[in-house]
Amino acid sequence: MADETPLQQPVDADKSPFSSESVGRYLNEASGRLMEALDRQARGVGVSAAQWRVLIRIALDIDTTAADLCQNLRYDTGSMTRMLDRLENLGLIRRERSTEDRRVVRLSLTEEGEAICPRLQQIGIRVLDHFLADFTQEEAALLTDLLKRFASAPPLKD
Amino acid sequence: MADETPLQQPVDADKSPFSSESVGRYLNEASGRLMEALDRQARGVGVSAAQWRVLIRIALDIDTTAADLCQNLRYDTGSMTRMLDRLENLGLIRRERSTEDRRVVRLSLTEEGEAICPRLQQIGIRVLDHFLADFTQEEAALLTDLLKRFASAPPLKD
DNA sequence: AGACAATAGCTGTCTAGGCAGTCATCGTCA
DNA sequence: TGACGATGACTGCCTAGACAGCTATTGTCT
Repeated sequence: MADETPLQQPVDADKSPFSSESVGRYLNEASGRLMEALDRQARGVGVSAAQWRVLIRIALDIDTTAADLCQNLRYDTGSMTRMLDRLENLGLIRRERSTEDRRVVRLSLTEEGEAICPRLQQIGIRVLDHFLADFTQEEAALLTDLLKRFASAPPLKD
Repeated sequence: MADETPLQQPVDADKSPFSSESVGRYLNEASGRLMEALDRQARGVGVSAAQWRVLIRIALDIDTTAADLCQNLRYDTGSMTRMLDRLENLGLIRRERSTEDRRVVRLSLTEEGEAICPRLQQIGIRVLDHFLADFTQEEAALLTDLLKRFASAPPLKD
């Protein structure tokens, strides 16, 4: 067992401390700047970045209930209730108790919500185009793929 | 005008909506999961993920003042004051009014802070190792580089 | 049918971060 | 020297999200 196991150690060491630290740093940085820019743009339509994320998903029919949104946006259910309260007060979404399953509340855009929907989509495209301006399509796809793999790591036990 | 201009639309469309949407989605997802895991691990030492980020930077002498931390962690100065209050109350950091520039407060770890420092570093390595478990070194480096480029996009005007 | 776990949404409470305003200190420039 | 803008830190106030606990509804199992 005295083969190159000791010498192997650097390989392990290399793997983590260096690349790792930067990944975490730039991951947060990238995510933060993206949300910041999105927020600034979305404010022009009167909503926050967080609200934008919810509205877009309702608009594109990706999520139609609060529970869906909670899972997909990793949101607390209580927070989501109040988030939807705000969007409802803004007159952008509508809540309708489902008739099939009366626990469920179906979400949809109001006429006013539909009205700003194109601008919402435009904002998303614009912001990401900006950040990916220097990227080739291949690079963007590669980044997406790497992030997807990163995000799909199983939960870290303990 | 009946040539393939209509059909061309997908080319432009390709560039943004599709790759783009996923990038934003997975970027947030990756960042969120990373912070979540970091938080869970850091709780074992009695600190939050946010506190971990601050402590590590003080420990490694990357930042030595509140203003530094605010810039580098993109934090509000008021929030940072209170963040440092908490860390001080936990007995992990020390504040010392600078003698050269009396506006500045120098930050350093207490003995207790130094004591948990190795575990803090270990946590960072462990968490990132976990997320990068399936990555080759090259892939990790590539991801870092792509994120760095993404994050270094200039501010989006208006 | 009745018991019971699971699910969907809501409410009270707490915490942490953002924003705006304040004070002290520093550097600069007239 | 004195005025003044810039900087570093702190404080009050507000908002948004997390957590825990609650009710109503559903499906399942006996």
